[in-house]
Parts: sequence; C-alpha cells; structure tokens
Amino acid sequence: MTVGVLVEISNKSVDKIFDYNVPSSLESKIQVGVRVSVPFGKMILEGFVLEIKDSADRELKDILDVVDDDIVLNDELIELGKEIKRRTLSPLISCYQVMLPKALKAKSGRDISIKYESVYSLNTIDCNVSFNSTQKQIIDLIKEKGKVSRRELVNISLSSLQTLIKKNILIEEKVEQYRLHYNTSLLEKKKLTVEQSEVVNSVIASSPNCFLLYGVTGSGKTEVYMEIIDYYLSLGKSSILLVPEISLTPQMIERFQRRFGDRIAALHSGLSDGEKYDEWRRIARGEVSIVIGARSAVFAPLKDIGIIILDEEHSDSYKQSDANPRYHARDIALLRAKSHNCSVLLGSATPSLESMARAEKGVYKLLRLPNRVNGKNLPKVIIVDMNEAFKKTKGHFSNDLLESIRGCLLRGEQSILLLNRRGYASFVTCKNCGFTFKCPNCDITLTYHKSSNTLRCHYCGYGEKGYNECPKCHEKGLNNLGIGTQKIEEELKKYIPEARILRMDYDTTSKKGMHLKMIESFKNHEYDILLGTQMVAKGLDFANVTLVGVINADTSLNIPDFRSGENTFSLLSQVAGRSGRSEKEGIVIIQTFNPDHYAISYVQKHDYLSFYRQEMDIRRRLKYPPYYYLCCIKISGKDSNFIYQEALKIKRSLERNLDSVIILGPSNALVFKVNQIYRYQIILKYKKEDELYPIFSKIMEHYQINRNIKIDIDFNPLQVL
DNA sequence: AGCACGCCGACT
DNA sequence: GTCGGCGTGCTC
Repeated sequence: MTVGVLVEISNKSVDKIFDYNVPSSLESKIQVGVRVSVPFGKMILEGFVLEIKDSADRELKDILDVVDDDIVLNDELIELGKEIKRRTLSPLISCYQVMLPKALKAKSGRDISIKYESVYSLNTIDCNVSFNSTQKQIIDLIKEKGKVSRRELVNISLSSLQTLIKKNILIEEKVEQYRLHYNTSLLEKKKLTVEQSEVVNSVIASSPNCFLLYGVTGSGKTEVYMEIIDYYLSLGKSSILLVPEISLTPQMIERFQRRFGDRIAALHSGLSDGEKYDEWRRIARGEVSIVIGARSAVFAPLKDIGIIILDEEHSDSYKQSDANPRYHARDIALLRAKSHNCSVLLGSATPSLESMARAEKGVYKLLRLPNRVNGKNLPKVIIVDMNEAFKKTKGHFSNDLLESIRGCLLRGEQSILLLNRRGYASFVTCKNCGFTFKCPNCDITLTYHKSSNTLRCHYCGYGEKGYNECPKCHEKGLNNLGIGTQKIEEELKKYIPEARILRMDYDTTSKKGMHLKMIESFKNHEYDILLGTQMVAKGLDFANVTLVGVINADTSLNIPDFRSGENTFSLLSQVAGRSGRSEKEGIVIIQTFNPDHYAISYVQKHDYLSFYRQEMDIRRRLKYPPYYYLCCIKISGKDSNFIYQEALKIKRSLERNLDSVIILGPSNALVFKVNQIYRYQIILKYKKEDELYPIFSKIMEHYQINRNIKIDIDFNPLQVL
C-alpha cells in the first residue's frame, strides 16, 4: 500500500504530495484524512494522508506511524482545502491547518490529549461479604443508576472504591471525558413578531439560497437565527452560526445553550486548547448539531448542514488578513453551502456594500426587519460639533455629553461611552478646523512620514511635502495622537466624580472570565458608565442603557483606506443601537470634528440606504469594490532597491498579460520596514478574477526559488494600507 | 523547515 | 595549502 502525504511545512517548495510506503502492520489504520508521521529528509514530520494507492511501486520510504484513529479531514474538507488553495494561492497545507484546532494540526506536539475518567459498574455481589456504610452507599447508587462516574462520587474516597474493585464487586473502566460541561436548563422560546416570522418563513420557503437579512439594531435577529436553527434541527440537519469574536460573549453563548442545551458546541478564543479539541471532537462525531464560533468555525466538520449563518456579516473579523490562507468566512460559507446544498444567511444592521450590492442584483435574496422588537423607534442621535465644543472645554468631553451623562445618572439609568481607537495611523489633522490632507487621485487620507517629512498616499504613491501649518486656516498645531481609555476615565472622573465607571478594553478583559464578569456587573447596575473600545459597540444588550456617547467619531474616518466611511458608519450605527433597547427611550451623542460628513449625518438619520447609495456612488467613480475587485500583491525583502526593481518587473509583466485591469503601484506598504524587511505593494482593480490565477501562479512559481524576495497575495483585502 | 552540497576569503 | 562563509537545491 502506498499513501500520498502532505507534510506540515508551509513552504511553496514542499507544497506537493509525497508518496510513502505503508508497512503492512499499519495498513489497517490508514484512511484518507488521518495524520501520519513520516521521515522527510533528515527530519521526522507529520502530514495528512490525502491519497491511498494500492500499488507498491518504486523505492519509497515507509511511514513511521499513524497518529489518529479517526479521520481529521473528511472528504468535503479535503476538497474544500484544494479550492481555497486555488483561490488564495496559499500553500495547500496552510489551507488544511487553518481548518483545525491546534491539537489536530499536523505536528502540534502531543501535549493535548484525550482526557479520561473512571466509570464504575457492578460486577457481582458476593453475599458472604459484608459492607460498611460507605460501601453500601456506593453500591446503592450504582444499583440505581447502572453506571456511575468518578465525578458523581465526589465525597467518596478512592480507597473505598479500590477495596470494592479488589473484591471483584466493582468494575472500573476508563471513559473519555469532555472538558466542558453544559448546564441544560432549557429556555422557553420567545414568541416571534409578525416581521420575524415572515423572515423565518421566507428562509425556509426559498432554501437553498443565500439570504441577506438587513435588520436594524434591536430588531431581534438573534431570535430569528434561533428559530431557523430550530427548524433545521427538526429536519435532522445541523447549523453553523458565525459571530465576530468580539461579540462572541459568554452571554451570547449562554443564551444559545439555554435554548438548545448540549446540542451546541461553541468554539471561541476563551477556550483552552484542550477544550477546543474536545468541542471539535464532539462536532466531528456528530454529537452536536449546532456550532457557534468565530471565523474558523466555518470549517466545523458537521455533516448534513442545513444553514450557515453569519451574524454581523460586515464585520472585518471574518477576513483572515494576517496569515495564509487569506480567506473570507463568507466565501467559505458559500462554498460549503454548495457542497451541502444548503442555505447561507448573512445578517447585519449595516450590511457590507458588497453584500447589499449583490442583494440588489438579485444574487442574494434580501430580507428585512425594519423595526425594533420593543415597538420603539431607534434612539435619537445628537451630533456635537467638537470644533465649537473644544474651544470651550479644552477636553475630550463636550458640555452636551457631560450633561446627558449626569441626567442619566440622576434618573438611575446607565450610559455606554465609546472611545473609537480604530486605526492608529499617523494622519495629520488640524486642531483648529479639522482639515485633513487628502490624496488628489485616491480620495484617501495621506499618511505622514516623519523621516522624510512628507505626506504620502499608500495606494498610488502620490506624495507631497509636509506642511507646518494648515493650508485652510493657517493654524500651526497640526498633529494627532491616539487617546487611551485610561486617560478618558481620569478626565471623566474629574467632571463627574460620583459616577461609577467600568472601563472595558483589551487590557482589562484579557484575563479569562473577566469579560463575562464585567458584563454581568454592569447589567446588575454595579456601575453607571461603561467606557470602552470597539467591544462595547457590538451585540451587548442592556435594558437600562439610555445613553450612548461616542467620544471621537473621527479616528476611524481618517484612516487612509477607502472603506473608512463604511467602517465608521457601521461602527457608529452599531453602538447607537445599544441605547434604548427596552422600555425607556434612548439617545445617542456623537462628538465629531466632521459634523457634516455624510457617514456621520446618515447615522443621525438612521438611514443606511441613503448612506449606501452615496457610498456606492463614490465607489463607482473611484473604481473600488463592489464595482471592482481588489487584489493586493505584497512584495517584500531585505534589499529595498532590489525589491522595488522586482516589483516593477512584476507590474510590467502584469500589464503585458492583463487587459482591462487597473494596476497601481508599486508603492510602499503602510508599514514600510518591518524587521529589516522592506515591503512594497501592487494593487489591482479588476472585474474578472479567473484570468488572474494563471498569471499569478506563474509569478509565484518564478519567485519561489528566490529566497531574497517574498510574495504574498491578498484577494479582496479589507484594507489596502 | 532543515540539511547537504558547493564554490570563494582569511588562517593554523 | 585548509576551514568555513552562506547561496542553492532537495526532501517520497
């Protein structure tokens, strides 16, 4: 027997299947999709068996061992990996590694293993033996239950058990134990509104299909998800629910667990490696029907999937941008839906322009939830012009915001304050009038380069000399720095010393369980104000919150990226949606230096569709997605000049081979030099992707031999910095 | 990734 | 004359 093995090294030059001979002693354990360890050069590596051939030809090395008893990659995932490689041009092995929890990746170190526990059952009762009270207690319990695990015998010492085992009265066996245990106190399901039921019925009626559910904040999308999942459950089909990591709160998981009990597996960053391993195995064995998780949960090895749901589908956490394969969970969901002949449901209060455009074209079926479930209107949004307010207070808080917080406090209600820290790029902004420098070709904020005192555009390479004063109002103070939540908290304490402030950011929530604890204590009104970064914007549901304040709406607006308007609009809309979710009316106060910016004024009107139209108009004129696809080719290496020359060569060869593709660059990547590596990028705008793959493959092939140059390709990048 | 092979500089 | 630099190629 011969097997084709893909080894663990993620490198272009070993990105192929190597054949090995299987010694007859191991033949019975071999299946497609298990891991094996093999000799590779002078090393011993792990790899995945992708092929089995009967022939025992040539002089092949023997595999050393079979790692798994059960398969790790099923046929569907093996095919899916090949498709991901085709689309992302990543090494095949990385396409498989990304699907698996750490413990199941090829070569993880064998530290994570199955956990066992003892289970006791009755053998015989020898009537000649007399028992003491403890022993009687054990035997009675086992008589009643049949089998009893060690966990259920907490008060009983091991020695009493061992005595009974020695006397041949008890049998001990080792049984696999999962590290997580769910309490299964089932929750009554809520009665759906007419609107919600209509959405559920449409999904059921026109499946399989891809749906875009556009529902305002507080419109009860989660209930709709549950109802649909329930429906597929009744058909014996499984479901995947993806949520952004940031809103995958224990609160949310608990809500699903209480509805669906132990038919759920949750995959999120709060789990230990061992816990993730166990959850994955429950899924693979078909012990669960519902998987909730962040991006990589889209690969959950469920069988017979009925629906894949992406909540907050616009969230950029669904795109893996930092490592190969650079995939988007939405694309994977659509691929898997094809092989399962099932539906995909994309939900959002602020759909990505890409998805909305597809819905308009009829590629996706559009469903709407235009009203909140509580029957109330969306909260009133007040825009505070900080150009004026700043002159008076010189701090980060306008009087309007402070007064509203105080009012809230007096009424015994709570507030959420968002500190928008998105993007820390050093853009230049005028303290006085809010002027920012823009690239004339790209409508992008220019980035300041200290070393050369220039302002540059990272799309087209346009540059101009840095100014010492604002060209509009001649103010001298041109700068901008990020502000932290700590600073804001201190400032707020000065103004309102009596308020109890809960600060929530990556520092304070990093400890395990802290996140939930903070959410719980805020819910119990142990604090009056929740102050935090993006993580306070999404998915939280507090009935007593009637004020949402945004301290600085502009930071995300000034990122030198074509999506900054869209990102700002959706962040502000999301956080605005935290206000007035229950009986009491809520308000939202947004502080900004750009009160007239369309992304902000449409938030005020809760007018996604008008924002969408205006933003689409800009995208069309500037040839950005969704009118064009983008692709970013990153070329990097130690010798700056050499890399630039090679980047130019690549650009020319692309120009020669591609018609009707717009090619920009090479320009410096936003972070030009990292660890002595210089990085350039070429950006492509194109309509048809298929003609790119063969040319890209050729370029990759040509450069894989050269160790001085590295090429990464990111299709549909979220940011082009 | 890791290791061997191979062709040019400073050394017992 | 050799020891060793790391550039290039290969691993079933």
